Amino acid sequence: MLVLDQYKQQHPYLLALDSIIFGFDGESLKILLVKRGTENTTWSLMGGWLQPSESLEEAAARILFDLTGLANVYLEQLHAFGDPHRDPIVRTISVAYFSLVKVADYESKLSGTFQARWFSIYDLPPLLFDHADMVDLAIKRLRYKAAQHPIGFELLPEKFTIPQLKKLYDAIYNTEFDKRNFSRKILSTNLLIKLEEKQKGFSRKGAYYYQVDKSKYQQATDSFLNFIPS
Amino acid sequence: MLVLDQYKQQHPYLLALDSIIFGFDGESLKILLVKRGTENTTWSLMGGWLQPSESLEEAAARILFDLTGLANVYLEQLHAFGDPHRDPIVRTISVAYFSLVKVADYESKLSGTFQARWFSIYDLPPLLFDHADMVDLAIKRLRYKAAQHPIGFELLPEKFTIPQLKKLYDAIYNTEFDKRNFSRKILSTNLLIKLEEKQKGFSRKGAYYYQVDKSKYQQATDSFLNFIPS
DNA sequence: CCAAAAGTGTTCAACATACACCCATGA
DNA sequence: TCATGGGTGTATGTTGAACACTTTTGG
Repeated sequence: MLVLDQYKQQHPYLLALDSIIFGFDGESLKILLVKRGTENTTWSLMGGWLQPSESLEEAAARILFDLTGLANVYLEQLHAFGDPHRDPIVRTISVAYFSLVKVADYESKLSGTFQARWFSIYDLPPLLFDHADMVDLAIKRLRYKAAQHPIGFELLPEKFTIPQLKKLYDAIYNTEFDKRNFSRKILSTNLLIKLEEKQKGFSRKGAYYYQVDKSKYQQATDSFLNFIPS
Repeated sequence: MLVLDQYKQQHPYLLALDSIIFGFDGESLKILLVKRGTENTTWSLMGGWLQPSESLEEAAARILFDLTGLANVYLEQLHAFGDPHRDPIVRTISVAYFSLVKVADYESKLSGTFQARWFSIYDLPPLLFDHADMVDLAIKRLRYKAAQHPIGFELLPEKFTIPQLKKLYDAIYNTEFDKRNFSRKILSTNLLIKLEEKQKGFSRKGAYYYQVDKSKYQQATDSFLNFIPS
């Protein structure tokens, strides 16, 4: 039993998962934060513990579902954070995930002892532990990722207009794209299907709705555009 | 002590680190593998356990140093792997790092019960656990990273020639770049300093040595080129 | 003098950028 | 009819890709 002995000599560690949940309300890019209970007045990412039966991704998805009711959302591993003192009480390794959700689908399933709120990424409160580092990294990753892969749509409803999409990209990159170039670039991917229906109520003229061509979406995950603010 | 109780209810897990160590011998891109002891005949990545005093990155660097004698090498976190059955004996979370080393600096410090060998990334043996997944991901990351950031130099000696650098990129992307375009592209970054000295012995004419302009190197980590095989 | 690798320039196509006007509609 | 946002085209510059010949020098 030499092999087992080798394992038994090792220290085990607590393993947490924390998620940076991005949402878009039509105007600005937000992340969902929770404030924990009464003794803790600090805003924090949504998180939880790894259970013995789960993979890391399963655990992140479960925690997201338990706290928000959202399932089948975009979820991607961001980074493992393991500074010895990141959690001052007990040493904990945290694997951070970032997630893109459609805000309209969100309904809080948080129990009464939690509060949850959307915060603009440009106006965040002080955060627990190293959560601010996680958020910084997540924003960088989102910017990189959205430039290369068609993931922006994960933040919009099934049907959306080009102006809505442009506003989303404006928010992600904190800039203002040229609407003519933007529209040409996006449509040149052939990833969008134009619908008959127009958006009502927002503008006089109304903008055409589009939806993602899901048959092309899978392949396109690998080659996309190159949006960088100009 | 409500808070501490909350921690105490949680399961702890073993935490390992595994490193994909890339090296370049002038012809092909290799990774360093070890075969463990006598009972285990499977090739494996270099790995070890997280110690209580270490951060994840410190642990990865220590393990690398202990096994190879290399310090101050390029090291970047790749991904955390946590499938419940990835290690069939004891559940272990592994955080994988990838590393770029100068092969000439490498000297094995492996104890007698280990063997180590460089393998071409295009001709790998079967690997332990999920190490093959780690390697696949590391190669993808290296390709992405080397296209955007000036990290290729980490795999070459201090002084190197443009043809050597081209061979490296050929190996990374498993293609053949046009030497005229390659040289123009690389030199246009202004990241290389041309030396007086020429390489002797390899070709009749001899190629000029270059070295990285370290003053510009730091900044350039953020904006670089865009190499994709054509 | 010849073989082998090093070094260099031009042309063309594709793409990114900058920029301005007309359209449709509800009030 | 007018105010508001939606929709489209063109000209220009930059960048990437394709491609071939001359140079150097050791044998």
